Amino acid sequence: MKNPNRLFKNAIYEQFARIGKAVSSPKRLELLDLLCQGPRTVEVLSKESGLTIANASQHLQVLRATRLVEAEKEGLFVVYRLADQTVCDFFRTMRVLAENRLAEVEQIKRRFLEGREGMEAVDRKALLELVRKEAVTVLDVRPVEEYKAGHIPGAISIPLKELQLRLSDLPRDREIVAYCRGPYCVLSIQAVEMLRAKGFKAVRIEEGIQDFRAMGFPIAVNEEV
Amino acid sequence: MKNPNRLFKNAIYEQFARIGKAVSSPKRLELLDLLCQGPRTVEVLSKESGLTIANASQHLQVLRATRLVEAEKEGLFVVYRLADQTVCDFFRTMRVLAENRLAEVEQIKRRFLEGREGMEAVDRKALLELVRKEAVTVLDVRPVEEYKAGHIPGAISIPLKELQLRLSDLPRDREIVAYCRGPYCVLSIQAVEMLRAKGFKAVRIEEGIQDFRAMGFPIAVNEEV
DNA sequence: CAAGTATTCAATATATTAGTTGATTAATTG
DNA sequence: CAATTAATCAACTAATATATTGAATACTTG
Repeated sequence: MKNPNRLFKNAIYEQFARIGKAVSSPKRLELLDLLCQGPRTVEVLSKESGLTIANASQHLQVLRATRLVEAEKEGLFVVYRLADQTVCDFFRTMRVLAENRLAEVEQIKRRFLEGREGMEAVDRKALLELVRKEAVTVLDVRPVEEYKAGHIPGAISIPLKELQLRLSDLPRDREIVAYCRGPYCVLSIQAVEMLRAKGFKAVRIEEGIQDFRAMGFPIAVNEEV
Repeated sequence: MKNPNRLFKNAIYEQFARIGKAVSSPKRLELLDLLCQGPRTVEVLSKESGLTIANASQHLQVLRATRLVEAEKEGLFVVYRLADQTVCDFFRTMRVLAENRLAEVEQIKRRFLEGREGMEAVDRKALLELVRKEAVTVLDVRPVEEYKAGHIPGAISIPLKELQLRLSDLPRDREIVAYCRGPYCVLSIQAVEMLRAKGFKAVRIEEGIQDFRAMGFPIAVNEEV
């Protein structure tokens, strides 16, 4: 076909498809999701996503070729970061679309939470309001660097790994609301399980920091608690 | 790896990737874009996208398996439509991301418009304001069915194919603003070329009906002009 | 109910992608 | 400047995706 209109359309949709191809692999989506939390080295990304280093590197290069992420060599490490906040927003849009259109997502989540009673965040709206008003103790269980990069104002930072040792930093009389990276991050689930086992009043909130940001919550940066 | 957290994440990201895979093929994106304009039969879609019927059917089935589109048999025809307005919004988000991140999109557009002077919509904001106020003659050059499905209030419907025969319906003293399906639809380009050749004062606006909708323009439905 | 039409299915060839392994490059440090 | 470490590259296999063709199915109409 030599029609110039057709050639034009082919060329344009091919470009759009580059974005689609970049986000058509589960592993690349997981990498993108991680990068939404902040910059990371290849090594860290590979560990967190369960990929070999070489494989993670290759996936990251695919993302880079689509200009969704950028890489910079810092000493011995190469640090990858999102090219743009809109990339994170796009990922979230895609996630929401998948949640709305694919019943399987809800199923998988339900099956995973089976037997972990009360892990589904109930009365979400009211809870979010309490969080916003700082009327509950908000607990950020992500690694400290992520907390520093952005967190809910007033939230206490206790990474899941340190939680066992720092239980005395938490109130026994007040409700604790734990959050982590988002609905499919399991850190807050494990935190709440542990806290409840130790007699705390704890609930989990599904939203991650990017969700709070998107909902217009104020986000605090860098101050350590 | 038997870790249940890993299995959960794998399962979740695999679902997200289904959406990505669905939009990783240029042809499927073109089909989606067409379906954003309204429901279509397989035959029409295949013709408009330059695919063979069988191939179009297969692509549509992929989109259907991801629940992005729905199909319904109507008599001898199968009519496909978007499952949801949010699918169109998602496509637009993706398009904007591609435009922002991939310089190639702008390049391709520029190359295509080379030699067709004045086809780039200038002073867009002011022009859009005139369109909103109905202070110019707005011309919708898409097929009538699409016009009926939704158009700018006050716009005149003259499909490109009939334009030559219906020039007398258009004012010679007033500026004509033509629009079609969106920035990568060439109908309005061809319309403006023809109108200018015939001595009309015509300009093109890149936005398509979905873009107008997203910008909060009122959209008129079904009334024929 | 036979003929015609629209769509889907099945089989195939070709091209693309994902993951693995081992070698290579680039920066750092003793 | 040799050893170490992080990341990438290159080569390969296995798995998937795309487009084409011709046959099969499903609905309509005379």
